Amino acid sequence: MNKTMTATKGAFPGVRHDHGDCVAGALRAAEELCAQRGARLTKLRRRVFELVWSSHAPVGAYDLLRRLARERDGAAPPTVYRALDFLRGHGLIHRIESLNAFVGCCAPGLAHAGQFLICSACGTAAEIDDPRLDAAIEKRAKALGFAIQRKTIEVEGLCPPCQARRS
Amino acid sequence: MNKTMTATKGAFPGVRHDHGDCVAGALRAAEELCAQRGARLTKLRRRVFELVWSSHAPVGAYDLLRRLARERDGAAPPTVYRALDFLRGHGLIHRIESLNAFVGCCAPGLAHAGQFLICSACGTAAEIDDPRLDAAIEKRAKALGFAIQRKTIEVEGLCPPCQARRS
DNA sequence: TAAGATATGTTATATTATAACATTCTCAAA
DNA sequence: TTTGAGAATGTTATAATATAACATATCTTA
Ligand SMILES: [Zn+2]
Ligand SMILES: [Zn+2]
Ligand SMILES: [Zn+2]
Ligand SMILES: [Zn+2]
Repeated sequence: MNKTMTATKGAFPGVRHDHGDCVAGALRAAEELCAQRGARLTKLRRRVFELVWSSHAPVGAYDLLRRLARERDGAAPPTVYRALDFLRGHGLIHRIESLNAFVGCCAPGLAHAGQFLICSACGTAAEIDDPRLDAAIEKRAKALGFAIQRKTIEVEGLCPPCQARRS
Repeated sequence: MNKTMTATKGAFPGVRHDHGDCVAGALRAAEELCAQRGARLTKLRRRVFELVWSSHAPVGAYDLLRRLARERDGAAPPTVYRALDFLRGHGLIHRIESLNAFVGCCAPGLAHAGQFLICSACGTAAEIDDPRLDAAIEKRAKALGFAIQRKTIEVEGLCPPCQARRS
Protein backbone atom coordinates (compact mmCIF):
# COMPACT_ATOMS: atom_id res chain seq x y z
CA MET A 1 0.00 0.00 0.00
CA ASN A 2 1.19 3.50 -0.81
CA LYS A 3 2.26 5.86 1.89
CA THR A 4 0.09 8.56 0.40
CA MET A 5 -3.09 6.65 -0.07
CA THR A 6 -4.39 6.76 -3.60
CA ALA A 7 -7.92 6.00 -4.68
CA THR A 8 -8.89 2.40 -4.30
CA LYS A 9 -11.93 0.54 -5.44
CA GLY A 10 -14.43 0.31 -2.66
CA ALA A 11 -13.58 3.47 -0.81
CA PHE A 12 -13.94 7.20 -1.03
CA PRO A 13 -10.66 8.79 -1.91
CA GLY A 14 -9.42 10.79 1.06
CA VAL A 15 -9.79 14.52 0.76
CA ARG A 16 -6.07 14.95 0.90
CA HIS A 17 -4.96 11.93 -1.05
CA ASP A 18 -2.26 12.37 -3.64
CA HIS A 19 -4.33 12.60 -6.75
CA GLY A 20 -1.28 12.80 -8.95
CA ASP A 21 -0.67 9.20 -7.98
CA CYS A 22 -4.21 8.29 -9.01
CA VAL A 23 -3.73 9.78 -12.43
CA ALA A 24 -0.27 8.33 -12.91
CA GLY A 25 -1.47 4.89 -11.87
CA ALA A 26 -4.50 5.07 -14.10
CA LEU A 27 -2.38 6.12 -17.05
CA ARG A 28 0.08 3.31 -16.48
CA ALA A 29 -2.74 0.78 -16.28
CA ALA A 30 -4.37 2.18 -19.41
CA GLU A 31 -1.15 2.06 -21.36
CA GLU A 32 -0.44 -1.49 -20.31
CA LEU A 33 -3.96 -2.61 -21.16
CA CYS A 34 -3.89 -0.97 -24.56
CA ALA A 35 -0.48 -2.40 -25.32
CA GLN A 36 -1.68 -5.89 -24.44
CA ARG A 37 -4.64 -5.50 -26.73
CA GLY A 38 -2.94 -3.71 -29.58
CA ALA A 39 -5.29 -0.78 -29.03
CA ARG A 40 -3.98 2.67 -29.82
CA LEU A 41 -4.02 5.02 -26.88
CA THR A 42 -3.37 8.07 -29.05
CA LYS A 43 -2.41 11.52 -27.82
CA LEU A 44 -6.00 12.69 -28.03
CA ARG A 45 -7.41 9.67 -26.25
CA ARG A 46 -4.79 9.86 -23.57
CA ARG A 47 -5.54 13.51 -23.03
CA VAL A 48 -9.26 12.90 -22.74
CA PHE A 49 -8.50 10.10 -20.33
CA GLU A 50 -6.41 12.47 -18.22
CA LEU A 51 -9.20 15.05 -18.26
CA VAL A 52 -11.72 12.44 -17.14
CA TRP A 53 -9.32 11.53 -14.37
CA SER A 54 -8.83 15.15 -13.36
CA SER A 55 -10.92 14.38 -10.31
CA HIS A 56 -13.00 11.62 -8.81
CA ALA A 57 -16.19 13.42 -9.78
CA PRO A 58 -17.80 12.33 -13.04
CA VAL A 59 -17.32 14.91 -15.80
CA GLY A 60 -19.75 15.79 -18.57
CA ALA A 61 -18.72 15.44 -22.20
CA TYR A 62 -19.12 19.15 -22.85
CA ASP A 63 -16.99 20.03 -19.84
CA LEU A 64 -14.31 17.83 -21.31
CA LEU A 65 -14.84 19.48 -24.66
CA ARG A 66 -14.46 22.98 -23.24
CA ARG A 67 -11.22 22.05 -21.54
CA LEU A 68 -9.94 20.22 -24.58
CA ALA A 69 -10.79 23.14 -26.85
CA ARG A 70 -8.47 25.37 -24.83
CA GLU A 71 -5.45 23.31 -25.82
CA ARG A 72 -6.43 22.04 -29.22
CA ASP A 73 -8.41 23.96 -31.72
CA GLY A 74 -10.98 22.34 -33.87
CA ALA A 75 -12.13 20.26 -30.95
CA ALA A 76 -15.79 19.53 -31.56
CA PRO A 77 -18.30 17.20 -29.90
CA PRO A 78 -17.34 14.15 -32.00
CA THR A 79 -13.74 14.63 -30.93
CA VAL A 80 -14.56 14.02 -27.33
CA TYR A 81 -17.36 11.52 -27.82
CA ARG A 82 -15.17 9.34 -29.99
CA ALA A 83 -12.42 9.34 -27.45
CA LEU A 84 -14.94 8.55 -24.72
CA ASP A 85 -16.32 5.67 -26.80
CA PHE A 86 -12.86 4.24 -27.23
CA LEU A 87 -12.09 4.51 -23.53
CA ARG A 88 -15.43 3.06 -22.59
CA GLY A 89 -15.03 0.23 -25.06
CA HIS A 90 -11.83 -0.77 -23.35
CA GLY A 91 -13.30 -0.44 -19.88
CA LEU A 92 -11.01 2.44 -18.97
CA ILE A 93 -13.84 4.73 -18.00
CA HIS A 94 -17.48 4.34 -17.00
CA ARG A 95 -20.51 6.36 -17.92
CA ILE A 96 -22.70 7.46 -15.03
CA GLU A 97 -26.17 7.25 -16.53
CA SER A 98 -27.89 9.28 -13.85
CA LEU A 99 -25.52 12.19 -14.45
CA ASN A 100 -24.73 11.95 -18.16
CA ALA A 101 -21.12 12.03 -17.13
CA PHE A 102 -17.95 9.99 -17.21
CA VAL A 103 -15.50 8.80 -14.61
CA GLY A 104 -12.28 6.83 -14.65
CA CYS A 105 -12.45 3.14 -13.87
CA CYS A 106 -10.56 2.07 -10.76
CA ALA A 107 -10.07 -1.51 -11.88
CA PRO A 108 -9.69 -1.60 -15.64
CA GLY A 109 -9.08 -5.00 -17.14
CA LEU A 110 -10.94 -6.81 -14.37
CA ALA A 111 -14.41 -7.88 -15.39
CA HIS A 112 -16.88 -5.92 -13.37
CA ALA A 113 -20.10 -4.00 -13.67
CA GLY A 114 -19.40 -0.54 -12.36
CA GLN A 115 -21.22 0.02 -9.10
CA PHE A 116 -21.06 3.56 -7.78
CA LEU A 117 -21.69 5.58 -4.68
CA ILE A 118 -21.92 9.20 -5.77
CA CYS A 119 -21.90 12.18 -3.46
CA SER A 120 -24.57 14.71 -4.35
CA ALA A 121 -22.66 17.45 -2.54
CA CYS A 122 -19.09 17.20 -3.77
CA GLY A 123 -19.68 15.00 -6.78
CA THR A 124 -17.12 12.37 -5.80
CA ALA A 125 -17.90 8.91 -7.09
CA ALA A 126 -16.60 5.82 -5.34
CA GLU A 127 -16.52 2.71 -7.47
CA ILE A 128 -17.33 -0.41 -5.54
CA ASP A 129 -17.70 -4.02 -6.53
CA ASP A 130 -19.84 -5.69 -3.96
CA PRO A 131 -20.13 -9.43 -4.60
CA ARG A 132 -23.29 -9.73 -2.49
CA LEU A 133 -24.92 -7.02 -4.47
CA ASP A 134 -23.89 -8.65 -7.69
CA ALA A 135 -25.00 -12.06 -6.46
CA ALA A 136 -28.40 -10.69 -5.44
CA ILE A 137 -28.94 -9.33 -8.93
CA GLU A 138 -27.78 -12.50 -10.64
CA LYS A 139 -29.97 -14.61 -8.42
CA ARG A 140 -33.09 -12.59 -8.98
CA ALA A 141 -32.47 -12.40 -12.71
CA LYS A 142 -32.00 -16.14 -12.87
CA ALA A 143 -35.20 -16.73 -10.94
CA LEU A 144 -37.07 -14.69 -13.53
CA GLY A 145 -35.27 -16.24 -16.47
CA PHE A 146 -33.72 -12.91 -17.39
CA ALA A 147 -30.37 -12.99 -19.23
CA ILE A 148 -28.26 -10.11 -17.98
CA GLN A 149 -26.23 -8.03 -20.44
CA ARG A 150 -25.43 -4.89 -18.53
CA LYS A 151 -25.89 -3.59 -14.99
CA THR A 152 -26.31 0.00 -13.93
CA ILE A 153 -25.92 0.52 -10.20
CA GLU A 154 -25.71 4.14 -9.12
CA VAL A 155 -26.37 5.18 -5.55
CA GLU A 156 -26.58 8.86 -4.82
CA GLY A 157 -26.09 10.27 -1.35
CA LEU A 158 -23.63 12.02 0.91
CA CYS A 159 -20.05 10.93 1.39
CA PRO A 160 -18.64 10.99 4.94
CA PRO A 161 -16.78 14.32 4.65
CA CYS A 162 -19.83 16.04 3.19
CA GLN A 163 -22.07 14.69 5.96
CA ALA A 164 -19.65 16.07 8.52
CA ARG A 165 -19.59 19.40 6.72
CA ARG A 166 -23.38 19.68 7.00
CA SER A 167 -23.85 18.84 10.64
CA MET B 1 -55.65 -12.54 -8.03
CA ASN B 2 -57.25 -11.67 -11.36
CA LYS B 3 -58.22 -14.36 -13.76
CA THR B 4 -56.42 -12.54 -16.53
CA MET B 5 -53.08 -11.92 -14.92
CA THR B 6 -52.08 -8.28 -14.87
CA ALA B 7 -48.58 -6.98 -14.44
CA THR B 8 -47.17 -7.58 -11.03
CA LYS B 9 -44.11 -6.25 -9.40
CA GLY B 10 -41.31 -8.73 -9.67
CA ALA B 11 -42.31 -10.41 -12.87
CA PHE B 12 -42.37 -9.85 -16.59
CA PRO B 13 -45.89 -9.19 -17.77
CA GLY B 14 -47.03 -12.11 -19.89
CA VAL B 15 -47.08 -11.50 -23.61
CA ARG B 16 -50.81 -12.00 -23.70
CA HIS B 17 -51.79 -10.43 -20.39
CA ASP B 18 -54.77 -8.10 -20.31
CA HIS B 19 -53.03 -4.76 -20.45
CA GLY B 20 -56.29 -2.90 -20.16
CA ASP B 21 -56.42 -4.21 -16.62
CA CYS B 22 -52.92 -2.88 -15.95
CA VAL B 23 -53.90 0.58 -17.10
CA ALA B 24 -57.21 0.57 -15.28
CA GLY B 25 -55.58 -0.61 -12.07
CA ALA B 26 -52.81 1.95 -12.35
CA LEU B 27 -55.32 4.73 -12.92
CA ARG B 28 -57.41 3.67 -9.95
CA ALA B 29 -54.32 3.56 -7.75
CA ALA B 30 -53.16 6.96 -8.99
CA GLU B 31 -56.53 8.52 -8.37
CA GLU B 32 -56.74 7.13 -4.90
CA LEU B 33 -53.22 8.25 -4.05
CA CYS B 34 -53.79 11.76 -5.34
CA ALA B 35 -57.10 12.03 -3.52
CA GLN B 36 -55.45 10.99 -0.26
CA ARG B 37 -52.79 13.60 -0.72
CA GLY B 38 -54.94 16.39 -2.05
CA ALA B 39 -52.90 16.35 -5.24
CA ARG B 40 -54.64 17.29 -8.46
CA LEU B 41 -54.53 14.58 -11.07
CA THR B 42 -55.73 16.87 -13.83
CA LYS B 43 -56.93 15.83 -17.27
CA LEU B 44 -53.53 16.53 -18.76
CA ARG B 45 -51.62 14.68 -16.06
CA ARG B 46 -53.96 11.74 -16.24
CA ARG B 47 -53.56 11.58 -20.00
CA VAL B 48 -49.77 11.66 -19.77
CA PHE B 49 -50.00 8.95 -17.15
CA GLU B 50 -52.11 6.82 -19.50
CA LEU B 51 -49.62 7.38 -22.31
CA VAL B 52 -46.75 6.32 -20.08
CA TRP B 53 -48.75 3.24 -19.19
CA SER B 54 -49.51 2.48 -22.83
CA SER B 55 -47.05 -0.38 -22.56
CA HIS B 56 -44.52 -1.86 -20.16
CA ALA B 57 -41.65 -0.40 -22.16
CA PRO B 58 -40.27 2.91 -20.93
CA VAL B 59 -41.31 5.81 -23.18
CA GLY B 60 -39.27 8.90 -24.02
CA ALA B 61 -40.61 12.34 -23.23
CA TYR B 62 -40.67 13.34 -26.87
CA ASP B 63 -42.56 10.21 -27.84
CA LEU B 64 -45.14 11.18 -25.29
CA LEU B 65 -45.13 14.69 -26.64
CA ARG B 66 -45.72 13.53 -30.22
CA ARG B 67 -48.65 11.43 -29.14
CA LEU B 68 -50.04 14.14 -26.93
CA ALA B 69 -49.74 16.72 -29.70
CA ARG B 70 -52.08 14.64 -31.86
CA GLU B 71 -54.92 15.11 -29.45
CA ARG B 72 -54.19 18.48 -27.96
CA ASP B 73 -52.69 21.33 -29.83
CA GLY B 74 -50.19 23.63 -28.27
CA ALA B 75 -48.52 20.69 -26.57
CA ALA B 76 -44.88 21.64 -26.14
CA PRO B 77 -41.99 20.09 -24.23
CA PRO B 78 -42.83 21.81 -20.94
CA THR B 79 -46.34 20.40 -21.16
CA VAL B 80 -45.12 16.86 -20.97
CA TYR B 81 -42.12 17.46 -18.72
CA ARG B 82 -44.27 19.20 -16.14
CA ALA B 83 -46.74 16.37 -16.10
CA LEU B 84 -43.90 13.87 -15.82
CA ASP B 85 -42.43 15.86 -12.93
CA PHE B 86 -45.73 15.78 -11.12
CA LEU B 87 -46.17 12.05 -11.66
CA ARG B 88 -42.63 11.37 -10.63
CA GLY B 89 -42.95 13.54 -7.56
CA HIS B 90 -45.85 11.40 -6.42
CA GLY B 91 -44.08 8.16 -7.22
CA LEU B 92 -46.55 7.25 -9.93
CA ILE B 93 -43.90 6.77 -12.57
CA HIS B 94 -40.16 6.15 -12.61
CA ARG B 95 -37.47 7.55 -14.82
CA ILE B 96 -35.13 5.00 -16.39
CA GLU B 97 -31.81 6.82 -16.37
CA SER B 98 -30.05 4.54 -18.79
CA LEU B 99 -32.77 5.13 -21.41
CA ASN B 100 -33.89 8.69 -20.73
CA ALA B 101 -37.38 7.31 -20.56
CA PHE B 102 -40.30 6.87 -18.23
CA VAL B 103 -42.36 3.93 -17.07
CA GLY B 104 -45.34 3.45 -14.80
CA CYS B 105 -44.70 2.39 -11.23
CA CYS B 106 -46.16 -0.99 -10.29
CA ALA B 107 -46.37 -0.22 -6.60
CA PRO B 108 -47.11 3.47 -6.10
CA GLY B 109 -47.49 4.56 -2.54
CA LEU B 110 -45.19 1.89 -1.20
CA ALA B 111 -41.75 3.18 -0.38
CA HIS B 112 -39.33 1.59 -2.76
CA ALA B 113 -36.38 2.43 -4.90
CA GLY B 114 -37.27 1.32 -8.40
CA GLN B 115 -35.19 -1.65 -9.43
CA PHE B 116 -35.61 -2.67 -13.04
CA LEU B 117 -34.87 -5.51 -15.40
CA ILE B 118 -35.15 -4.12 -18.91
CA CYS B 119 -35.26 -6.17 -22.09
CA SER B 120 -32.97 -4.78 -24.76
CA ALA B 121 -34.96 -6.54 -27.46
CA CYS B 122 -38.60 -5.73 -26.76
CA GLY B 123 -38.09 -2.87 -24.33
CA THR B 124 -40.24 -4.33 -21.59
CA ALA B 125 -39.22 -3.26 -18.10
CA ALA B 126 -40.03 -5.38 -15.08
CA GLU B 127 -39.99 -3.55 -11.81
CA ILE B 128 -38.68 -5.62 -8.97
CA ASP B 129 -38.03 -4.89 -5.33
CA ASP B 130 -35.49 -7.35 -4.11
CA PRO B 131 -34.86 -6.98 -0.37
CA ARG B 132 -31.50 -8.78 -0.57
CA LEU B 133 -30.36 -6.42 -3.26
CA ASP B 134 -31.52 -3.48 -1.24
CA ALA B 135 -29.94 -4.86 1.92
CA ALA B 136 -26.63 -5.41 0.15
CA ILE B 137 -26.57 -1.78 -0.94
CA GLU B 138 -27.54 -0.47 2.48
CA LYS B 139 -24.94 -2.61 4.15
CA ARG B 140 -22.12 -1.57 1.89
CA ALA B 141 -23.09 2.08 2.12
CA LYS B 142 -23.19 1.87 5.89
CA ALA B 143 -19.77 0.24 5.98
CA LEU B 144 -18.38 3.19 4.02
CA GLY B 145 -20.29 5.79 6.01
CA PHE B 146 -22.26 6.81 2.95
CA ALA B 147 -25.75 8.28 3.52
CA ILE B 148 -28.03 7.07 0.75
CA GLN B 149 -30.47 9.45 -0.89
CA ARG B 150 -31.43 7.73 -4.10
CA LYS B 151 -30.77 4.39 -5.74
CA THR B 152 -30.65 3.66 -9.44
CA ILE B 153 -30.72 -0.04 -10.29
CA GLU B 154 -31.20 -0.82 -13.94
CA VAL B 155 -30.29 -4.19 -15.38
CA GLU B 156 -30.41 -4.59 -19.11
CA GLY B 157 -30.69 -7.97 -20.79
CA LEU B 158 -33.11 -10.31 -22.51
CA CYS B 159 -36.48 -11.27 -21.11
CA PRO B 160 -37.53 -14.94 -21.37
CA PRO B 161 -39.75 -14.56 -24.46
CA CYS B 162 -37.04 -12.65 -26.31
CA GLN B 163 -34.43 -15.28 -25.45
CA ALA B 164 -36.73 -17.96 -26.82
CA ARG B 165 -37.32 -15.92 -29.94
CA ARG B 166 -33.57 -15.79 -30.63
CA SER B 167 -32.67 -19.42 -30.20
C1' DT C 1 6.18 3.82 -51.51
C1' DA C 2 1.39 2.63 -52.08
C1' DA C 3 -2.98 0.77 -50.34
C1' DG C 4 -5.97 -0.09 -46.83
C1' DA C 5 -7.31 0.65 -42.29
C1' DT C 6 -7.71 3.65 -38.48
C1' DA C 7 -8.15 8.10 -36.44
C1' DT C 8 -9.33 12.83 -36.52
C1' DG C 9 -11.41 17.18 -38.49
C1' DT C 10 -15.54 19.55 -39.81
C1' DT C 11 -20.27 20.79 -40.49
C1' DA C 12 -24.74 19.95 -39.59
C1' DT C 13 -28.44 18.16 -37.01
C1' DA C 14 -30.95 15.09 -33.70
C1' DT C 15 -32.48 14.36 -29.06
C1' DT C 16 -33.42 15.53 -24.37
C1' DA C 17 -34.48 19.13 -21.05
C1' DT C 18 -35.25 23.71 -18.90
C1' DA C 19 -35.86 28.97 -18.44
C1' DA C 20 -38.87 32.68 -18.46
C1' DC C 21 -42.92 34.91 -18.83
C1' DA C 22 -48.09 35.08 -20.23
C1' DT C 23 -52.59 33.26 -19.70
C1' DT C 24 -56.13 30.44 -17.77
C1' DC C 25 -58.19 27.76 -14.26
C1' DT C 26 -59.57 26.43 -9.40
C1' DC C 27 -61.04 27.04 -5.02
C1' DA C 28 -61.92 29.32 -1.06
C1' DA C 29 -62.47 33.70 1.57
C1' DA C 30 -64.83 37.97 1.65
C1' DT D 1 -71.19 36.05 -6.10
C1' DT D 2 -67.38 38.13 -6.59
C1' DT D 3 -62.61 38.26 -6.45
C1' DG D 4 -58.07 37.32 -5.56
C1' DA D 5 -54.19 34.17 -4.64
C1' DG D 6 -52.13 30.16 -5.99
C1' DA D 7 -51.82 26.43 -9.16
C1' DA D 8 -51.74 24.75 -13.71
C1' DT D 9 -51.05 25.30 -18.46
C1' DG D 10 -49.66 27.81 -22.75
C1' DT D 11 -45.98 29.78 -25.40
C1' DT D 12 -41.49 31.07 -27.02
C1' DA D 13 -36.87 30.58 -26.71
C1' DT D 14 -32.75 28.26 -25.60
C1' DA D 15 -29.61 25.05 -23.06
C1' DA D 16 -27.39 20.58 -22.73
C1' DT D 17 -26.33 16.17 -24.52
C1' DA D 18 -25.32 13.21 -28.49
C1' DT D 19 -24.82 11.48 -33.29
C1' DA D 20 -24.72 11.46 -38.62
C1' DA D 21 -22.18 12.07 -42.59
C1' DC D 22 -18.46 13.03 -45.15
C1' DA D 23 -13.56 15.02 -45.68
C1' DT D 24 -8.81 14.77 -44.42
C1' DA D 25 -4.88 13.05 -42.12
C1' DT D 26 -2.15 9.48 -40.06
C1' DC D 27 -0.58 4.96 -39.16
C1' DT D 28 0.58 0.15 -40.56
C1' DT D 29 2.32 -3.11 -43.24
C1' DA D 30 3.01 -5.35 -47.46
ZN1 LIG E 1 -7.41 10.65 -6.68
ZN1 LIG F 1 -19.08 14.53 -0.88
ZN1 LIG G 1 -49.78 -4.64 -18.83
ZN1 LIG H 1 -38.05 -8.81 -24.38
